[in-house]
Amino acid sequence: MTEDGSGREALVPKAVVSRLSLYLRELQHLHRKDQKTISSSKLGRALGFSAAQVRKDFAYFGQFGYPGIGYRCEELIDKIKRILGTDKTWPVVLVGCGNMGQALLGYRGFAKQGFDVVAVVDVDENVLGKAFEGLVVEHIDRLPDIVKQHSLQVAILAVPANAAAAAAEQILNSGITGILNFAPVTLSVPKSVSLVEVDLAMELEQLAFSVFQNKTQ
Amino acid sequence: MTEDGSGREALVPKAVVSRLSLYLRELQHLHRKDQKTISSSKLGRALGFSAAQVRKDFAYFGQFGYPGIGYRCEELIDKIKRILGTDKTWPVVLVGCGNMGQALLGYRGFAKQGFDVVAVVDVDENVLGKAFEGLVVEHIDRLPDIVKQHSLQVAILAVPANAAAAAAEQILNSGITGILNFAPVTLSVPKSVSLVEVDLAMELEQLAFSVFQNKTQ
DNA sequence: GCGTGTGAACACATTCACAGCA
DNA sequence: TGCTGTGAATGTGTTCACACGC
Repeated sequence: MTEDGSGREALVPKAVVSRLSLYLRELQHLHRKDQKTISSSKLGRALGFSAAQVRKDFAYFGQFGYPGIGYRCEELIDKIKRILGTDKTWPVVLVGCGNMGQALLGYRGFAKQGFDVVAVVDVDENVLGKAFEGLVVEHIDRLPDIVKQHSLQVAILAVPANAAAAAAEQILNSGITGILNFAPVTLSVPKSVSLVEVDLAMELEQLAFSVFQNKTQ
Repeated sequence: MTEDGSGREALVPKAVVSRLSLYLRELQHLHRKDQKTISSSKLGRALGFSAAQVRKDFAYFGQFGYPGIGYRCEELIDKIKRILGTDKTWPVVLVGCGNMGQALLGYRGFAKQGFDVVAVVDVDENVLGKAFEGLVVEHIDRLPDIVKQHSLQVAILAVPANAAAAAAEQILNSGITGILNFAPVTLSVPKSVSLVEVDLAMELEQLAFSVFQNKTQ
C-alpha cells in the first residue's frame, strides 16, 4: 500500500476498487487451476479490460509485477486481499430474516470471501427465537449488545422497504460503520458510515434498458 | 427520446442509466406521498447528486422540466419508465431454484417494477416438478420451448458457481438476449447479449474496503 | 424570484506508446 | 523477446455559470 507521506492513504478511484474484486475473483479461479503467473493482457482479456487498465490499477498500490513474466497469482491474491481488507475474516450481522435474509444466510459465497455472519436480528414474531443455519434470530433491540460482543463493523440490511428506515436508524445507533443495503430505499447515513446499495429491481431495469437499446442497435 | 437523425439512439452513458433507476425509485416514493413536482436541487439532495447532474441527466432525453416549477413527478416517472423500457411488463425466466433462486421468487419487488417471473428451470432432481410461488420447476432442457412460448428476452441466472458456465451456455442457445447473473463467475457472452452481474460477496468486499479506508481517514 | 437547459471549463478515468528490466 | 510501469494524450463524465422562460 502506498502512503503519500502525509499519513493518509492516497485515495483510490471507486472504479479501481470494484475492478480489484473482479481481479481477485479471476485470480482465485486461476489459482485453483494451478496457474502460477498471469500477464496483464491475459487477465484483462478474461475480464474485458485493456492490458493497460490492469497494469494502471495495480500501479495505484505499488509494484506487483515482474517484467517479462507477469504477476504471480498467489502473491497478487494476497496483496489484493490486504488492500480490500479481506485478508482477515469480517464478522457481520444480518438484519432481517425474511425471504432475502434467509437466502443470504444460506449463501456459502460470503464465507469463502472472508465474511462470517455471526448474528441475525429481526422484529417479526414469526422468526424470533427460531434458528436458521445454526443462528438463533434475536430481537433487533439487542443490536448494540451484539455489536459490542463481536466487535462488529458491518451489517447486512435485508428487510422490506417499509421497515428499512427504522432498521437503519437502529443500526446506526448500534455503532455499526458499514451497511450493505438490500432494501429498495435510499438511506441517508452520516459520512462516517459506509453504504453499499444493492437493489435487485434496479439491476433488472439496467438489464432491460441494455437489451432494449441493443435491439434498436 | 432523442434521435440524432442517423436513425440510431444517441448513446447514453452507463452512469446516467443507473442514476435513472435511482431517480425513478425516489420519484415513485414522492408520488406515493402525493408530491406533484420536484426541483432538480431537491431531487439531487435526496440522492446525493448535484442539481446540475440531475438536469444534465434528464437533458439526454429531451426537455422534461418546467422553468420556475421543476419536474412533474408523475410525468417524469412515465418518461423514465419509457426510457428504461419498463413501461411494459417484462416476462423473465429464473434459472436455478436453490437458495438464491427461491428468495428471488419470493421477492415482491420485481413485480412492482414491471418484471414477471413466468417460468423456473433447474437441473436438480430435488426441486424438479415442485412448485414455488405457484410455478412448477421445469428441466433446463425445456428452455428453448419456454423462451419461444413466452417470447422471453431476459433470464435471471441464480445457480452455484460451478454450474454457471453450463447454464449460461444453455441460456444463450435458447435465444435469450439478456442475463442477470448472480453466480460469482465471469461469463463470456456475445456482444449482442446484455449482461448485468451481481456478486454479493464482491459488494461486501467493496463495503469492507470503504469501512477500512474511512477508519484510517 | 425561482428553476430549467446548456455551452464552456474542469476533473477524472482510460488508452497510448515507450523506456527499462528479466 | 516478453512484459511491466508510467508520463503524455485522449476520452468521458461532472460541475460551473448564465441565458432564458415561468
